[in-house]
Amino acid sequence: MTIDTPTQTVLYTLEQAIKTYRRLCQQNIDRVVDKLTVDQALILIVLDKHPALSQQQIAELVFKDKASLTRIIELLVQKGLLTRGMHSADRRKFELHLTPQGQHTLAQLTDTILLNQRTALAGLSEEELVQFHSTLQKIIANCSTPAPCA
Amino acid sequence: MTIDTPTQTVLYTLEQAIKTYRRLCQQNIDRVVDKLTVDQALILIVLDKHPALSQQQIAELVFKDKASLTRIIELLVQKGLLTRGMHSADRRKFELHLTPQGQHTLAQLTDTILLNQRTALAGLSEEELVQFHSTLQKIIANCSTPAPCA
DNA sequence: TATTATTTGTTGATATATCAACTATATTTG
DNA sequence: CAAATATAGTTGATATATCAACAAATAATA
Repeated sequence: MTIDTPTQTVLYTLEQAIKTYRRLCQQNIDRVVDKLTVDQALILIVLDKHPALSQQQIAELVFKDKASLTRIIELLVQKGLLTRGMHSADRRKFELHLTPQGQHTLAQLTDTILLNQRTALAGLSEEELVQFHSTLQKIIANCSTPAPCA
Repeated sequence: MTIDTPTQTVLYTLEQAIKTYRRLCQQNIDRVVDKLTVDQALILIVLDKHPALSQQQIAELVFKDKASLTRIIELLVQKGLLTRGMHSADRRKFELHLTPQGQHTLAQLTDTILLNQRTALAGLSEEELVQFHSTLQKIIANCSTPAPCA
Protein backbone atom coordinates (compact mmCIF):
# COMPACT_ATOMS: atom_id res chain seq x y z
CA MET A 1 0.00 0.00 0.00
CA THR A 2 1.27 3.44 -0.82
CA ILE A 3 -0.37 5.21 2.07
CA ASP A 4 1.70 7.46 4.25
CA THR A 5 1.96 6.68 7.91
CA PRO A 6 -0.82 7.93 10.15
CA THR A 7 1.27 9.99 12.45
CA GLN A 8 4.06 10.91 10.07
CA THR A 9 6.58 10.19 12.76
CA VAL A 10 9.03 7.61 13.83
CA LEU A 11 6.82 6.74 16.76
CA TYR A 12 4.63 4.85 14.38
CA THR A 13 7.65 2.91 13.20
CA LEU A 14 8.57 2.27 16.81
CA GLU A 15 5.22 0.60 17.37
CA GLN A 16 5.66 -1.48 14.25
CA ALA A 17 9.12 -2.58 15.31
CA ILE A 18 7.97 -3.80 18.70
CA LYS A 19 5.06 -5.71 17.23
CA THR A 20 7.18 -7.36 14.60
CA TYR A 21 9.79 -8.27 17.17
CA ARG A 22 7.26 -9.75 19.55
CA ARG A 23 5.79 -11.81 16.74
CA LEU A 24 9.23 -13.18 15.92
CA CYS A 25 9.82 -14.01 19.58
CA GLN A 26 6.54 -15.85 19.90
CA GLN A 27 7.18 -17.86 16.76
CA ASN A 28 10.59 -18.92 17.96
CA ILE A 29 9.32 -19.77 21.44
CA ASP A 30 6.60 -21.89 19.87
CA ARG A 31 9.29 -23.99 18.23
CA VAL A 32 10.89 -25.11 21.46
CA VAL A 33 8.22 -25.08 24.16
CA ASP A 34 4.49 -25.61 24.17
CA LYS A 35 1.95 -22.97 25.08
CA LEU A 36 4.16 -20.34 26.57
CA THR A 37 3.75 -16.66 25.81
CA VAL A 38 6.51 -14.12 25.37
CA ASP A 39 5.51 -12.42 28.60
CA GLN A 40 5.45 -15.66 30.54
CA ALA A 41 8.91 -16.49 29.22
CA LEU A 42 10.11 -13.04 30.25
CA ILE A 43 8.88 -13.51 33.80
CA LEU A 44 10.57 -16.90 34.01
CA ILE A 45 13.84 -15.32 32.94
CA VAL A 46 13.56 -12.49 35.42
CA LEU A 47 12.55 -14.72 38.31
CA ASP A 48 15.48 -16.99 37.64
CA LYS A 49 17.90 -14.09 37.65
CA HIS A 50 16.34 -12.27 40.58
CA PRO A 51 14.61 -14.80 42.81
CA ALA A 52 14.42 -12.45 45.76
CA LEU A 53 12.33 -9.78 44.09
CA SER A 54 8.75 -9.13 45.04
CA GLN A 55 6.02 -9.16 42.42
CA GLN A 56 5.90 -5.42 42.62
CA GLN A 57 9.60 -5.11 41.92
CA ILE A 58 9.43 -7.53 39.03
CA ALA A 59 6.55 -5.56 37.61
CA GLU A 60 8.61 -2.40 37.68
CA LEU A 61 11.56 -4.15 36.16
CA VAL A 62 9.63 -5.34 33.13
CA PHE A 63 7.32 -2.32 32.89
CA LYS A 64 4.20 -4.22 33.70
CA ASP A 65 1.35 -3.56 36.04
CA LYS A 66 1.31 -5.45 39.33
CA ALA A 67 -2.12 -6.73 38.34
CA SER A 68 -0.68 -8.19 35.16
CA LEU A 69 2.09 -9.79 37.20
CA THR A 70 -0.42 -11.46 39.47
CA ARG A 71 -2.12 -13.04 36.47
CA ILE A 72 1.00 -14.07 34.62
CA ILE A 73 2.40 -15.67 37.76
CA GLU A 74 -0.86 -17.48 38.34
CA LEU A 75 -0.63 -19.00 34.87
CA LEU A 76 2.98 -20.03 35.43
CA VAL A 77 1.99 -21.70 38.69
CA GLN A 78 -0.89 -23.46 36.93
CA LYS A 79 1.54 -24.75 34.31
CA GLY A 80 3.74 -26.13 37.07
CA LEU A 81 6.67 -23.90 36.19
CA LEU A 82 6.61 -21.84 39.36
CA THR A 83 5.83 -22.24 43.04
CA ARG A 84 4.48 -19.55 45.25
CA GLY A 85 5.28 -19.98 48.94
CA MET A 86 4.95 -17.94 52.08
CA HIS A 87 7.45 -15.20 52.59
CA SER A 88 9.29 -15.62 55.85
CA ALA A 89 9.68 -11.98 56.79
CA ASP A 90 6.68 -10.26 55.24
CA ARG A 91 3.41 -12.10 55.10
CA ARG A 92 2.07 -9.84 52.39
CA LYS A 93 4.66 -11.14 49.98
CA PHE A 94 5.30 -14.50 48.36
CA GLU A 95 8.43 -16.42 47.66
CA LEU A 96 8.56 -17.34 44.02
CA HIS A 97 10.68 -20.23 42.81
CA LEU A 98 11.05 -21.99 39.51
CA THR A 99 10.15 -25.66 39.72
CA PRO A 100 12.46 -28.23 38.11
CA GLN A 101 10.11 -28.13 35.16
CA GLY A 102 10.37 -24.37 35.13
CA GLN A 103 14.15 -24.65 35.12
CA HIS A 104 13.91 -27.15 32.29
CA THR A 105 11.67 -24.87 30.26
CA LEU A 106 13.99 -21.97 30.85
CA ALA A 107 16.96 -24.03 29.73
CA GLN A 108 15.14 -24.84 26.52
CA LEU A 109 14.49 -21.17 25.96
CA THR A 110 18.04 -19.94 26.42
CA ASP A 111 19.08 -20.41 22.84
CA THR A 112 15.82 -19.00 21.58
CA ILE A 113 16.26 -15.82 23.54
CA LEU A 114 19.70 -15.28 22.08
CA LEU A 115 18.44 -16.14 18.63
CA ASN A 116 15.65 -13.60 18.92
CA GLN A 117 18.01 -10.84 19.91
CA ARG A 118 20.59 -11.70 17.30
CA THR A 119 18.00 -11.98 14.59
CA ALA A 120 16.44 -8.65 15.43
CA LEU A 121 19.74 -6.82 15.66
CA ALA A 122 21.54 -8.54 12.82
CA GLY A 123 23.68 -6.24 10.73
CA LEU A 124 23.62 -3.38 13.21
CA SER A 125 26.98 -2.03 14.25
CA GLU A 126 27.89 -1.50 17.85
CA GLU A 127 27.98 2.20 17.20
CA GLU A 128 24.54 2.16 15.64
CA LEU A 129 23.15 0.30 18.63
CA VAL A 130 24.66 2.75 21.05
CA GLN A 131 23.15 5.64 19.15
CA PHE A 132 19.82 3.86 18.96
CA HIS A 133 19.79 3.19 22.66
CA SER A 134 20.64 6.79 23.38
CA THR A 135 17.75 8.05 21.28
CA LEU A 136 15.37 5.66 22.96
CA GLN A 137 16.48 6.91 26.35
CA LYS A 138 15.84 10.48 25.29
CA ILE A 139 12.33 9.59 24.15
CA ILE A 140 11.68 7.80 27.42
CA ALA A 141 12.88 10.80 29.37
CA ASN A 142 10.75 13.13 27.28
CA CYS A 143 7.64 11.05 27.85
CA SER A 144 8.32 10.55 31.53
CA THR A 145 8.58 14.22 32.31
CA PRO A 146 5.56 15.36 34.21
CA ALA A 147 3.39 17.47 31.98
CA PRO A 148 4.40 21.13 31.92
CA CYS A 149 0.99 22.53 32.79
CA ALA A 150 -1.97 21.05 34.57
CA MET B 1 16.88 -0.15 41.43
CA THR B 2 20.33 -1.08 40.29
CA ILE B 3 19.35 -4.23 38.47
CA ASP B 4 20.58 -4.74 34.96
CA THR B 5 18.04 -5.10 32.22
CA PRO B 6 16.58 -8.56 31.69
CA THR B 7 17.65 -9.01 28.13
CA GLN B 8 20.73 -6.84 28.12
CA THR B 9 19.66 -5.39 24.85
CA VAL B 10 18.11 -2.34 23.39
CA LEU B 11 14.98 -4.30 22.62
CA TYR B 12 14.08 -4.02 26.26
CA THR B 13 14.50 -0.28 26.04
CA LEU B 14 12.37 -0.29 22.92
CA GLU B 15 9.53 -1.85 24.85
CA GLN B 16 9.95 0.66 27.63
CA ALA B 17 9.89 3.56 25.19
CA ILE B 18 6.64 2.48 23.58
CA LYS B 19 4.94 1.96 26.91
CA THR B 20 6.05 5.30 28.25
CA TYR B 21 4.96 7.01 25.08
CA ARG B 22 1.55 5.38 25.09
CA ARG B 23 1.05 6.40 28.69
CA LEU B 24 1.86 10.00 27.81
CA CYS B 25 -0.57 9.88 24.90
CA GLN B 26 -3.38 8.53 27.04
CA GLN B 27 -2.81 11.15 29.71
CA ASN B 28 -2.94 13.95 27.18
CA ILE B 29 -6.01 12.52 25.47
CA ASP B 30 -7.74 12.30 28.85
CA ARG B 31 -7.31 16.03 29.23
CA VAL B 32 -9.30 16.96 26.17
CA VAL B 33 -11.83 14.20 25.56
CA ASP B 34 -13.68 11.80 27.80
CA LYS B 35 -13.27 8.05 27.73
CA LEU B 36 -11.32 7.61 24.55
CA THR B 37 -8.37 5.26 24.29
CA VAL B 38 -5.20 5.82 22.34
CA ASP B 39 -6.16 3.12 19.89
CA GLN B 40 -9.64 4.51 19.37
CA ALA B 41 -8.15 7.92 18.72
CA LEU B 42 -5.75 6.39 16.22
CA ILE B 43 -8.57 4.74 14.30
CA LEU B 44 -10.50 8.00 14.21
CA ILE B 45 -7.47 9.72 12.73
CA VAL B 46 -6.90 7.06 10.13
CA LEU B 47 -10.56 6.87 9.13
CA ASP B 48 -10.68 10.59 8.69
CA LYS B 49 -7.63 10.58 6.46
CA HIS B 50 -8.56 7.47 4.53
CA PRO B 51 -12.34 7.12 4.52
CA ALA B 52 -12.36 4.66 1.66
CA LEU B 53 -10.28 1.98 3.32
CA SER B 54 -11.76 -1.33 4.41
CA GLN B 55 -11.37 -2.53 7.96
CA GLN B 56 -8.82 -5.01 6.74
CA GLN B 57 -6.74 -2.28 5.12
CA ILE B 58 -6.95 -0.10 8.18
CA ALA B 59 -5.85 -3.01 10.29
CA GLU B 60 -2.77 -3.48 8.14
CA LEU B 61 -2.03 0.21 8.19
CA VAL B 62 -1.95 0.40 11.96
CA PHE B 63 -0.52 -3.08 12.53
CA LYS B 64 -3.58 -4.40 14.24
CA ASP B 65 -5.54 -7.59 13.81
CA LYS B 66 -8.78 -7.38 11.87
CA ALA B 67 -10.50 -8.81 14.93
CA SER B 68 -9.19 -5.94 17.02
CA LEU B 69 -10.41 -3.51 14.38
CA THR B 70 -13.90 -4.97 14.54
CA ARG B 71 -14.02 -4.36 18.26
CA ILE B 72 -12.51 -0.91 18.25
CA ILE B 73 -14.90 0.19 15.52
CA GLU B 74 -17.81 -1.26 17.45
CA LEU B 75 -16.88 0.87 20.44
CA LEU B 76 -16.54 3.99 18.29
CA VAL B 77 -19.98 3.34 16.83
CA GLN B 78 -21.38 2.84 20.32
CA LYS B 79 -19.90 6.16 21.38
CA GLY B 80 -21.60 7.83 18.43
CA LEU B 81 -18.34 8.85 16.80
CA LEU B 82 -18.65 6.62 13.77
CA THR B 83 -21.33 5.23 11.48
CA ARG B 84 -21.11 1.92 9.74
CA GLY B 85 -23.19 1.72 6.57
CA MET B 86 -23.59 -0.71 3.73
CA HIS B 87 -20.90 -0.71 1.12
CA SER B 88 -22.33 -0.03 -2.30
CA ALA B 89 -20.08 -2.27 -4.32
CA ASP B 90 -19.16 -5.10 -1.97
CA ARG B 91 -21.68 -6.30 0.53
CA ARG B 92 -19.03 -7.91 2.68
CA LYS B 93 -17.61 -4.51 3.48
CA PHE B 94 -18.86 -1.49 5.37
CA GLU B 95 -18.64 2.18 4.72
CA LEU B 96 -17.23 3.91 7.76
CA HIS B 97 -17.81 7.58 8.36
CA LEU B 98 -17.10 9.92 11.22
CA THR B 99 -20.23 11.45 12.65
CA PRO B 100 -20.31 15.19 13.38
CA GLN B 101 -19.50 14.25 16.94
CA GLY B 102 -16.64 12.14 15.67
CA GLN B 103 -15.36 15.09 13.67
CA HIS B 104 -15.68 17.27 16.72
CA THR B 105 -13.78 14.81 18.88
CA LEU B 106 -11.07 14.56 16.27
CA ALA B 107 -10.79 18.34 16.10
CA GLN B 108 -10.29 18.44 19.83
CA LEU B 109 -7.55 15.86 19.50
CA THR B 110 -5.54 17.56 16.80
CA ASP B 111 -3.45 19.66 19.12
CA THR B 112 -2.98 16.76 21.49
CA ILE B 113 -1.61 14.56 18.77
CA LEU B 114 0.95 17.15 17.81
CA LEU B 115 1.78 17.76 21.44
CA ASN B 116 2.37 14.07 22.02
CA GLN B 117 4.74 13.80 19.10
CA ARG B 118 6.60 16.97 19.93
CA THR B 119 6.91 16.04 23.57
CA ALA B 120 8.25 12.60 22.79
CA LEU B 121 10.75 13.82 20.23
CA ALA B 122 11.80 17.03 21.92
CA GLY B 123 15.48 17.79 21.62
CA LEU B 124 16.15 15.24 18.89
CA SER B 125 17.84 16.56 15.80
CA GLU B 126 16.57 15.83 12.34
CA GLU B 127 19.67 13.79 11.70
CA GLU B 128 19.17 11.78 14.85
CA LEU B 129 15.60 11.03 13.87
CA VAL B 130 16.61 9.90 10.42
CA GLN B 131 19.19 7.58 11.89
CA PHE B 132 16.71 6.31 14.44
CA HIS B 133 14.14 5.61 11.79
CA SER B 134 16.69 3.80 9.71
CA THR B 135 17.66 1.53 12.57
CA LEU B 136 14.04 0.77 13.32
CA GLN B 137 13.49 -0.20 9.70
CA LYS B 138 16.43 -2.55 9.84
CA ILE B 139 15.06 -4.21 12.95
CA ILE B 140 11.66 -4.57 11.33
CA ALA B 141 13.23 -6.11 8.26
CA ASN B 142 15.27 -8.49 10.40
CA CYS B 143 12.22 -9.64 12.32
CA SER B 144 10.07 -9.96 9.24
CA THR B 145 12.46 -12.26 7.47
CA PRO B 146 11.23 -15.80 7.57
CA ALA B 147 13.40 -17.80 9.91
CA PRO B 148 16.52 -19.17 8.23
CA CYS B 149 16.15 -22.74 9.39
CA ALA B 150 13.19 -24.75 10.59
C1' DT C 1 -0.32 1.21 72.28
C1' DA C 2 -4.17 2.66 69.31
C1' DT C 3 -4.78 4.91 65.22
C1' DT C 4 -3.55 6.14 60.83
C1' DA C 5 -1.07 5.58 56.68
C1' DT C 6 1.43 2.79 53.55
C1' DT C 7 2.55 -1.27 51.12
C1' DT C 8 1.64 -5.93 48.82
C1' DG C 9 -1.01 -8.38 46.27
C1' DT C 10 -5.83 -9.73 44.43
C1' DT C 11 -9.97 -8.98 41.91
C1' DG C 12 -13.36 -6.83 38.71
C1' DA C 13 -14.24 -4.19 34.67
C1' DT C 14 -13.02 -2.82 30.25
C1' DA C 15 -9.89 -2.56 26.15
C1' DT C 16 -6.79 -4.70 23.13
C1' DA C 17 -3.85 -8.77 20.86
C1' DT C 18 -3.86 -13.12 18.82
C1' DC C 19 -5.49 -17.27 16.92
C1' DA C 20 -8.96 -20.14 15.10
C1' DA C 21 -13.46 -21.15 13.59
C1' DC C 22 -17.21 -19.31 11.26
C1' DT C 23 -20.69 -16.70 7.96
C1' DA C 24 -21.59 -14.22 4.06
C1' DT C 25 -20.20 -12.60 -0.11
C1' DA C 26 -17.04 -12.40 -4.28
C1' DT C 27 -14.10 -14.38 -7.43
C1' DT C 28 -12.14 -18.01 -9.99
C1' DT C 29 -12.39 -22.04 -12.57
C1' DG C 30 -13.89 -26.14 -14.70
C1' DC D 1 -23.58 -21.77 -14.77
C1' DA D 2 -21.94 -24.75 -10.70
C1' DA D 3 -18.31 -25.83 -7.70
C1' DA D 4 -14.29 -24.57 -5.53
C1' DT D 5 -11.64 -20.93 -3.64
C1' DA D 6 -10.68 -16.53 -1.68
C1' DT D 7 -11.88 -12.46 0.91
C1' DA D 8 -14.32 -9.35 4.58
C1' DG D 9 -15.74 -9.24 8.70
C1' DT D 10 -17.53 -11.44 13.22
C1' DT D 11 -17.19 -14.13 17.27
C1' DG D 12 -15.16 -17.01 20.98
C1' DA D 13 -11.30 -18.13 23.83
C1' DT D 14 -7.33 -16.81 26.17
C1' DA D 15 -3.62 -13.50 27.52
C1' DT D 16 -2.27 -9.03 28.74
C1' DA D 17 -2.82 -3.70 30.02
C1' DT D 18 -4.86 -0.40 32.86
C1' DC D 19 -7.51 1.54 36.41
C1' DA D 20 -9.93 1.36 40.58
C1' DA D 21 -11.52 -0.81 44.65
C1' DC D 22 -10.28 -3.89 48.03
C1' DA D 23 -8.11 -7.03 52.00
C1' DA D 24 -4.34 -8.08 54.66
C1' DA D 25 -0.22 -6.92 56.63
C1' DT D 26 3.21 -3.67 57.93
C1' DA D 27 5.03 0.83 59.20
C1' DA D 28 4.52 5.37 61.08
C1' DT D 29 2.80 8.38 64.38
C1' DA D 30 0.31 10.62 67.88
